[in-house]
Amino acid sequence: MIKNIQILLENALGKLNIQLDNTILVERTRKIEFGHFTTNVALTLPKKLRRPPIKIAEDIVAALPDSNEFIEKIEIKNPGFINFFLTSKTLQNVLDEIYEDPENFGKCNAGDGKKVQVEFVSANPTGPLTVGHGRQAVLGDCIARILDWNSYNVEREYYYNDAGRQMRILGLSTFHRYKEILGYDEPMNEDYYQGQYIKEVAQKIVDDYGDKFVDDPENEIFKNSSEKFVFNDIKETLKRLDIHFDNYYNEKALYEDGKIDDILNKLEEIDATYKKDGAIWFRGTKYGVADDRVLWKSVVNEATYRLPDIAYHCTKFERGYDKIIDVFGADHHGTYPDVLAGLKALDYNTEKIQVVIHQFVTLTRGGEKVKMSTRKATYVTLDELIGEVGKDVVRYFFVMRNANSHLDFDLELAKTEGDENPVFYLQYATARISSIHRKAKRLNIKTSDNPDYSLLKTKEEYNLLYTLSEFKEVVQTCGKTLEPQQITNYLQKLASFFHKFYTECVVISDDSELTQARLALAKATRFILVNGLKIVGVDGLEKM
RNA sequence: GCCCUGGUAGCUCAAUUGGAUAGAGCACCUGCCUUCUAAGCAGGGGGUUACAGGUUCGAUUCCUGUCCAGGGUACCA
Repeated sequence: MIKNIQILLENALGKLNIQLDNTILVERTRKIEFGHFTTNVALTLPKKLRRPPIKIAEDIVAALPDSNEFIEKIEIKNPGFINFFLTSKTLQNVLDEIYEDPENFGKCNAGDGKKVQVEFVSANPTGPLTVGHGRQAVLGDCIARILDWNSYNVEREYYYNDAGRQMRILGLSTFHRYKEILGYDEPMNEDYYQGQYIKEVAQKIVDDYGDKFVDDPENEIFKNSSEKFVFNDIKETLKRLDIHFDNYYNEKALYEDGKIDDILNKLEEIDATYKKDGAIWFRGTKYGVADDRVLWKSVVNEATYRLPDIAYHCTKFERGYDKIIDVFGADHHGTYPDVLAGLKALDYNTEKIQVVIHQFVTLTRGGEKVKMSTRKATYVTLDELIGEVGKDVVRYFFVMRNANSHLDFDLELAKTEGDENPVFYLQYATARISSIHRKAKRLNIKTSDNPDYSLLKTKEEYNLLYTLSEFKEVVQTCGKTLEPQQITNYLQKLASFFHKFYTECVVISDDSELTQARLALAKATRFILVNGLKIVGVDGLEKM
């Protein structure tokens, strides 16, 4: 529809011999008094034409065709908006469109099958996922789903490193518990991980091998069994949230196939590095970041995290993605400019990379802040959270807000299955619609193949129809902005219009023609609600 | 110090990315169930969009400065 109006306006402007620099902006109005669609073209032209915007708007409207199959009327409003009101027929048409392929209504081909990779979570396997990881997990997965709906060819990737200092401490932590279980009085180290899972892993080793490794703290078994246990745990948690990855990329692979050396050599060749104090530095300042940074340490013979990160991103380019999306927590915002600078130095097109940064989650329990630390085991795990409030609420809450805002997650509030919960509002709408159709079935009302949609003409029905047609636009916009909260906002609006319709318009009545039309409208609404919920990863309900 | 994010109703947040009278939910009042689920609907109160300037037809949105909050600023990741 937006396209149609744009074309009309283009023709009108052509008639008036007005040249435009950019495309004409046509958008939905905020208020129904202003019509269904509006344009501000006239407001952008006064300087150029040296005429007041109202006059320009009048000229444009005069140049538009007198009658049109989909526009009922056109109004000009101060200071120069041109507002379009659609005909009832146009509004009602959305139902035919939906029923062509209800489950896929809303999908668009903006992505055109292009390969896109979304990297998210990427937590090293040192402990169970926390609530903070949860936000990233759900955000990343929703972004991937949105891109799916925009016809991108999406791959979800998890990047991890099981070789660093943290993993070594994990092994030692398990060893510590191992000895404790065997009756040794071991002093606790501040750095050790203290979660319950460490004890479980240690117990398992005692069960299987007894005291075989009691003098061998560096034995691989401690690190490896901990890692295996933790990774399984992480995958289980993600599964509970309906999150699945296509690839798990281990940093180790970058060393094994020589990628790290390769990149370091290339950077040296193009003089993007220099030696100082025995270390190898990257000339960040030459490539637009504030400081030069160390790539290769002198005190220990190993790389800093920057080098593998750059190498890892090189593989993303080599793997041929058209679009690369990195989802990070706010604690990483300082590191990615270095990576981008490195890639730029290597002549990669960094515009393919889109970085989504989300702010932290603060967890409160009855108004009091819960401190979160993986090491101290004072956190609430994501798993516990899912257990308390369920998958649907967790997923919805994590994306209903802009990623840039801090998220206050009040456990007490989320636990209460009460009115304050927007998830129930949506699910209630889906359950109500199912209920109507159950009743229709009970009364042996056969659904017609060809209901007369022109009977849908109350205010509530128009609002619902108009909002249904918006879904496609929302999905498409989200594909660009990568902001899932636009979907949740839309769904709240749609559900609200449905509840109003439900209250004002009795669906099943003596008027069988009207009943057919309204049944079709209700069913179409349910399809869109469910489609939108699918993107968020929440289930619609038959009954509540 | 410097660099990111935020600051919107009592609370938690929106605002079609520069549009028209800034909207929801919760909380607080008032109505609506003999009828498809009242976990709903209708109505009411509540705002100098942190503050001060600027840009323009038009600013919560963009620019500058100030204040407040969170995060970053390692040869940790």
